[in-house]
Amino acid sequence: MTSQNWREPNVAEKTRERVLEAARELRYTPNLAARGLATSKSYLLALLYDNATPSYVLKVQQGATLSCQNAGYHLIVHPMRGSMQMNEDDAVRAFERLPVDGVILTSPLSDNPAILSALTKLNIRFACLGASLGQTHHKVIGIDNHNAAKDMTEFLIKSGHKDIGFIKGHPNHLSSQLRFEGFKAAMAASGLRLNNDWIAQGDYSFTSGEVAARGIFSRAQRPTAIFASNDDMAAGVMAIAGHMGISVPDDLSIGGFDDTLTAKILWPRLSTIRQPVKEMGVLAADLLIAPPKAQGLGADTMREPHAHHLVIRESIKAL
Amino acid sequence: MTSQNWREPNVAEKTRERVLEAARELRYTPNLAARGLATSKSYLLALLYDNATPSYVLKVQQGATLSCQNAGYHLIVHPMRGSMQMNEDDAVRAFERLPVDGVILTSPLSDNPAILSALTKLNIRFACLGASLGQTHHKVIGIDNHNAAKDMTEFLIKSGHKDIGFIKGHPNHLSSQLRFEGFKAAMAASGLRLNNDWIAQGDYSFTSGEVAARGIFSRAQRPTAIFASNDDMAAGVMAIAGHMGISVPDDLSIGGFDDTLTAKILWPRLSTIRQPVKEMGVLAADLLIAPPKAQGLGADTMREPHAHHLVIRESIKAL
DNA sequence: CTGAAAGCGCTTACAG
DNA sequence: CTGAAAGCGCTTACAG
Repeated sequence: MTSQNWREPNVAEKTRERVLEAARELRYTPNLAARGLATSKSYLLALLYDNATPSYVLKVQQGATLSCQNAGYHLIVHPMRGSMQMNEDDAVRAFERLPVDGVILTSPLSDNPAILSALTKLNIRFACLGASLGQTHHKVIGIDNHNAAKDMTEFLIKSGHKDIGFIKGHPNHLSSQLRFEGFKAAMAASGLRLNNDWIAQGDYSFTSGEVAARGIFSRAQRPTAIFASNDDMAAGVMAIAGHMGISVPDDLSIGGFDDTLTAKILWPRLSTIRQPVKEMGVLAADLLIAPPKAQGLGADTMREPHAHHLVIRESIKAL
Repeated sequence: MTSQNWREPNVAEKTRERVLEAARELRYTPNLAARGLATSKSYLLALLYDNATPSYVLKVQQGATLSCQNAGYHLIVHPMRGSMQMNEDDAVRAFERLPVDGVILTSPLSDNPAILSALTKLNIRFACLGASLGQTHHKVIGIDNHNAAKDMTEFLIKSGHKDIGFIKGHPNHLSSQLRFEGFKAAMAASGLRLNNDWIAQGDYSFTSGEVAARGIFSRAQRPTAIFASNDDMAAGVMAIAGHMGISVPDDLSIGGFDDTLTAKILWPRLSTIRQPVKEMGVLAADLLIAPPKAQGLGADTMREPHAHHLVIRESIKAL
């Protein structure tokens, strides 16, 4: 029952039906190991992640497993720790026993040169989810972080905010840089000046959002809105605001990024940027499952960013 | 390089070292497919889940992959949809192509008879995470839900609350029943009466917590505390409270269950019950990886529940 | 104790 | 076009 014979046109429909019926009754299941040994494929993909937001990882998983199921693949998960400090040798050691046909990398792994070159050296194909500077030689699947951050900032400005703070994401994530650039671009386009008192460095964690908020709230003046580079940090800002009796959104509007579960569970609910994460997972798996030749070089450059959506909820108030 | 020869004692230490060194230099990696074909094992475990809280799933994953890595196994993930409506045949169809040596089930899959008997029929070993009535014939890994709910209720009572509402979890989850029983036991032990106006049916979702809270808040009298059977529903209660201007914890104390990410991100932060989920994932994978004979029948009955912890944060205030 | 051979269940190149 | 044979890289039972 090879894959070619499967759709063999010269077999009468009835015969095919009877064979399939028999296979079903006997509960025939092709042995993956044997097939793998013969074809030198594993029919396995891996999802690598490190320190990512749970709901984000699960959505990628959801999407990737959908593609896998359609193609007779399975998805193995490989949480990492300390990938930031890994050099290429460490990464090679971590991956050399991964019996997979390809791996899906989520940010910040997808921005990590040591990891990318280790995979290349091991001849393991990969697909990257996250942010792209546009000049990379490998495909990156994701939204246009710059424009998305610009959209959120423009919305704040349109709502009458002029004094807007910003909390940057993890310095090693490409997306941090792009989101900050998008923020600055929108501010500049509206002729608004950045106030460095209101710009803080975070690392995408809830706690770093709290620390950043404490810093910003300790200045002489307070902004009327804060745009945090992701939902977790925005949640940190809301926690500190709650602690200090600063009412959201009456005294302070807050914008987040990612539309994770957090955004819906907070009160007031968070205005944020939604990424089609599940769809990105689907695409990543599809690219890895498709035979390499099927992916012309053109595919790299032609890949359009996924669309993002500005989701407005109660955390932002017009002045 | 069989596993027996590996620790062969009659090989000089130096020789062993040189061989291992050579293997390392040549980057020898045993071929999983070939080994699997020869041993008729797959060295793969699967994690099945349906509609579970992301941070919970990820913690199980974290624990299970730890065990897998130690044993040369890998973990494949298998999100399910509509498992509640599946009969045994549906489940057999869903699992017959799972090329694994065992599966880890999380609640509610672990309470689902159709799924358990499908796995038994397919001769796939499984380990269940979740709640146990004590009378089941298969192992269940988890905390003592009854006692944990009792602990939370007792804490509320000790804090001076007498008017306590309760939001039940999904009716099909065993844990819902046990948590409600624990609540009732603690109330009865303190001579407090249940007020049915303050007892609502939920389904463990954020939205069901909101609906339940609206119902409870629409009664003539309002309780001074609400114990929701999980954190997501507690978050729903907080959202509605925020919406209606009911201040937490000044006007209303709230207790949750699970200590998911949600509990730490809300403001005020949620008092809740922590389960050692990662450790439960470790144990589940260990049980499946260990050879079946190594698990004497006694292991079933002797398995002690994991310890839970009452985590007190700002959402509960003493009267 | 050691080493060569058979076999796991597939796919594929090849002889008929 | 069809069917038997070889081979994928391991493990294990067996002959030497």
